[in-house]
Amino acid sequence: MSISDEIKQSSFKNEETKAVINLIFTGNFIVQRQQAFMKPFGITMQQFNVLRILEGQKGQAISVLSITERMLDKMSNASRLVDKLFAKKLVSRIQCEKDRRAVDVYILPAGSALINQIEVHLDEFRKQISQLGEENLKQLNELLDQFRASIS
Amino acid sequence: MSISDEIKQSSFKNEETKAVINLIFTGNFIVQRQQAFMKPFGITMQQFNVLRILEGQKGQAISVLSITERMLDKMSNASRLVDKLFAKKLVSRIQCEKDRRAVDVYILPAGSALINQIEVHLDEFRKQISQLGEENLKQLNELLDQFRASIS
DNA sequence: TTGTAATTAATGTATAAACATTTAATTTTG
DNA sequence: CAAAATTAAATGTTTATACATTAATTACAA
Repeated sequence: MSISDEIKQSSFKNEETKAVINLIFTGNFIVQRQQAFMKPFGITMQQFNVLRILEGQKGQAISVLSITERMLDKMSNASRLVDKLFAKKLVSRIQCEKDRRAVDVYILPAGSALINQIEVHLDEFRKQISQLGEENLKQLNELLDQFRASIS
Repeated sequence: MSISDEIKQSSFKNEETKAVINLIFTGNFIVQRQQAFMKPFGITMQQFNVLRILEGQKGQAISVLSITERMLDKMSNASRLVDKLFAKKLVSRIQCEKDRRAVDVYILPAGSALINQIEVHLDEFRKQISQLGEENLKQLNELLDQFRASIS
């Protein structure tokens, strides 16, 4: 379904407007799919994202600030997200000794187990996307990078 | 700045994962820019979107349900958004005579004035995007449509 | 050193989002 | 026609988001 049909708008002022709307719409679209995907596992997409960042550290600890820098949405509160994951016993945290303002966060085995479980299911999701073809996906990634660059 | 640098992730599992993350990130990116853009005018992006839908009706009324169908984010509550715009005296509404469950919403002159004022400024924003070039933008739009199609 | 600025994380708070539920009206069906 | 199902909009409620502010610690500069 083209963006025109999705939002029942027959024409757009110009290709720029269409791209902006299409990007927002497609972003929402994926977020909603992913949220629905995560729900049965009891975590939100944002929480999953933090878990993935921690998992990527290979057991090493990372500060809350570093998590923020790696997050998709810098505005959301990494501190509170870590809090949620801590309450679920998926991560642990301890005051950093070198800089006592900082808090080192690390993933617990339960967190790793959960993320791996979810990743298996996500692969099926990605398999669908791969229908697009490697070249098209590369092109899409490049255009997205260029798009952001054009604005900043 | 490439998506790798933006979220400080040196590599991705595969091109599909990268595209998903890039799309969410770019979507967030635009939403944040647009939100900041709207703020001085006292409305949110969602409210602006509803106003734009109403403006597109050329003065004709449209039901709350129809607004929902045309919205970028179907999950958000059109009823409450219309409420906000009503409180700002930018739109008006009246019970539909043919179907008294429905409520006809239409834009007021103040609403049209506001949206036109904002559109002028948005054009400057779009001018930046146009640096990408018409062909690239068309390709981006097509890839986005294909991307969603691959999932659904 | 010592006060000032900057940084890190946590917290406060108003608003919005995500759903579920409700109310009223219409449509369908037996 | 009357009961049941469906539809449209509004409302209730819990949680999350967007920011601002605070508190503690560290860095820096006079």
